[in-house]
Amino acid sequence: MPRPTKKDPERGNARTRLLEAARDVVRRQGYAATTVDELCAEAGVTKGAFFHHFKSKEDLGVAAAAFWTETTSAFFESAPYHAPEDPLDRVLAYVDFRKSIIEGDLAEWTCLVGTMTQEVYQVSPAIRDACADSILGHAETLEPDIQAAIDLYGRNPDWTAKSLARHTQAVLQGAFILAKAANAPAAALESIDHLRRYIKLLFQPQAAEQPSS
Amino acid sequence: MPRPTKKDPERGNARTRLLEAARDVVRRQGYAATTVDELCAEAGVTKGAFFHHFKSKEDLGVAAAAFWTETTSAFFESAPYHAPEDPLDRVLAYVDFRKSIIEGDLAEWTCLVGTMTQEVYQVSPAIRDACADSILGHAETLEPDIQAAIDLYGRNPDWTAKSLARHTQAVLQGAFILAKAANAPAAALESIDHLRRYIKLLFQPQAAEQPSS
DNA sequence: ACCAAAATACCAACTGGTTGGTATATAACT
DNA sequence: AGTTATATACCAACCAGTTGGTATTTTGGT
Repeated sequence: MPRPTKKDPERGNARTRLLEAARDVVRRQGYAATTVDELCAEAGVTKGAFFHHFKSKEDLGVAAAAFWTETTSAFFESAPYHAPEDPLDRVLAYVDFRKSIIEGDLAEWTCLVGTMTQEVYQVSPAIRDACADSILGHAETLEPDIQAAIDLYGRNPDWTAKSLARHTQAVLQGAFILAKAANAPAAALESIDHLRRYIKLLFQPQAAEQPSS
Repeated sequence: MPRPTKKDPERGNARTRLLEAARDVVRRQGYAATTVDELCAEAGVTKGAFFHHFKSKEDLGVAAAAFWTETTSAFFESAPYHAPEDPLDRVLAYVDFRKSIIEGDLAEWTCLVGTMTQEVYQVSPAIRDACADSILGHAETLEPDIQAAIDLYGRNPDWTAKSLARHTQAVLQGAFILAKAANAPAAALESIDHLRRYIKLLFQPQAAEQPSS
């Protein structure tokens, strides 16, 4: 599918540049507020190229979510948090890693698919499902380590690895919203600290039996 | 400000109906995707009335966030979760209450200002600040109970009442996103369960000293 | 290896409908 | 009478999508 042009081979093909433009502009402005013309201008292509590669704006939305899934998957797979031997340490290292990538402009470290979900969940099921795949698929990558920690620490919790994995994503998404509202990255960092503390408490050496209250 | 018309006195004034329309339609479609005409149609008024009460669409956005703050403040103030004598029980009752109001259509129990924040945080500082006031202001209502619990249980935590209060809101906002993505309220409920478990663990009778890891 | 044909990638100009906002008129309340 | 509230008609800018075309690359036959 990629086809670098002879004239300007290093700038990548139009489709990819449009997807990158969507990633950047939509994170800043949201999906609905972003026009096709804006994306074309940002990508340096014309409308003809846009509608050659995507049959509609919605189609681009789906493709942008899929592109996000691909690029972030690769990014997290090659991240250093998988190194620790103890599975709990890997989970905590994941949380630390998520904290460490929070720097610079808000739109650079917030989540494209989380943003789009809120806008289109009822208006475009296709985009919504692509966003869900991205978020829930990423959550699934955490499940093995969480389950391994449960097994290693001999716990029998009233929650599942899947639900905790998804909860980490909920906290991250919520942290992003608070950071945007407060216009301060610190708001996100504090919530992620609470998430880290929660995970440690769950595997705490002498966790008391859950009282009934 | 309210002025019920003689012909149709029970239907409320146009301004309020427009704010209610904004609350309902924006939660479904988002702010940018919602047109002024749509809001007028939903509220049963004409554009003339709209631009009489709001000098622009952005002005309506700010007013809608303020309206949300007013109505939700009243709603939570009169909610039953303030009853328990133990402050920790009040905090947990708040979490339970947030769970209990999750039923029916997604757009009916998700957060208007959380949705708007994501869309406008960089594009409309006025709306963003109104949303921040709403979210952070609501978080502040939880601080006294959290602080009272800290004092009552004689804790000396490495987190503040304010940060935990804000974290509850982050979890709720994130839970909404996951519910929208998965198109299932259960996704939200599970995250709120984790939040409840976290708060209980924080005040657990024999919480071990934080290890250094 | 070469060349025509087909397919792909891209472009510029255009279109019909929609957008937020305005001008001006009318109705209702004080 | 004067102010506030609502209505109607309208506009210029903008929107997603289309049209009809050119450039580039891939193909398959020789």
